[in-house]
Amino acid sequence: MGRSPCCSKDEDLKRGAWTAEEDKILIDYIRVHGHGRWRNLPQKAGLKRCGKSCRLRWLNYLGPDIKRGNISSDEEELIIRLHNLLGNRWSLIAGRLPGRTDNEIKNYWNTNLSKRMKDNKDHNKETTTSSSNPKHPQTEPTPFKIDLPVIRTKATKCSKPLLINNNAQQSTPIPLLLDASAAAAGSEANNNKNIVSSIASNHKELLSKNYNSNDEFLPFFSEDDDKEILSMTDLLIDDYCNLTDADGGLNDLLINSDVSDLCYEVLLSPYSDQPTTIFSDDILNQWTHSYFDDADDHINHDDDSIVDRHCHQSNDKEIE
DNA sequence: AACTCGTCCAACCGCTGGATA
DNA sequence: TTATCCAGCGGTTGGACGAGT
Repeated sequence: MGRSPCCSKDEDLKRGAWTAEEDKILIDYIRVHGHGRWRNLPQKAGLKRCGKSCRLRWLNYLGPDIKRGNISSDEEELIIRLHNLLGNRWSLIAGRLPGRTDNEIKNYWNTNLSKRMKDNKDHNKETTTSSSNPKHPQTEPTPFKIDLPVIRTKATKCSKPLLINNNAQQSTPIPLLLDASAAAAGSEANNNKNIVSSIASNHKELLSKNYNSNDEFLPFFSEDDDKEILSMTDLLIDDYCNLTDADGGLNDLLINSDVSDLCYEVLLSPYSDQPTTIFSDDILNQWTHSYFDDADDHINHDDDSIVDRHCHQSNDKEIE
């Protein structure tokens, strides 16, 4: 589709770093008129800037919720985990880090973490090749290596305002429990199925306690008072899962089985620009703290997937 | 002091896809 | 149905800055 560029290069528009004066003009304008309609905003505000540039400046720098300052170690660990899970889905990752922008996280990853990952990987290779004795397997793998298949969601806008029902959030942590014995014994494909089935069935059970809605629907409600229930068919999610699955059964499971909707809800977020409930805050906190606080533990469990890992913890708690 | 080099990060760019006329 | 608008995404660029020589 042909579309004229947002800002013609011929136009006498300013580029490059923003001045404090420009910032003030933009802030003042948005304070009065709100943001949106970025194309017309510069003209109305009296800025010689491209609308896109204004939007970027606001979203990445001037916005009231932007958190400045260094990335904390907790945030860093969360970024690493989410990147393992989501890949370069910076906006999704940013959605889990309040006050951080996708641009900031992307920059941080590219300048700090990707290098560290590479170093860890190289170090891993060296130690792996040097340890020839099978009776003494490598005991110091990289703490950041997590071979969980990346889940990719399409970053789509959602025209219908969806709110995660507060009751649902209160019901967290979502019981991401996995049959540990099955996970330990099964093939990769079976593991994936077990993971999805287990997540779904546990979540389904949880939801059934809180909702009387039909299983075909998810407990998402509109902002309207009439609490319209929206089916997941209203949500556009494709390329939804990149999990490896030898016999294709996982996709079938996701698409055809009665747990598919719940898998969508548990694994994927309908939002691209909002904090998501892919995993509950409790779970993310557990990942951050439980996993990394105990160095010996995480070293020994390096090959566990995130879900596996969490499931072990959950099962341990249950046993206790 | 002057220069080079590497790093960081704000900003830019091209593209996508939903919304709309 | 089509063309255009618009917001958003992710990759890339380039200027500022500090460290090293």
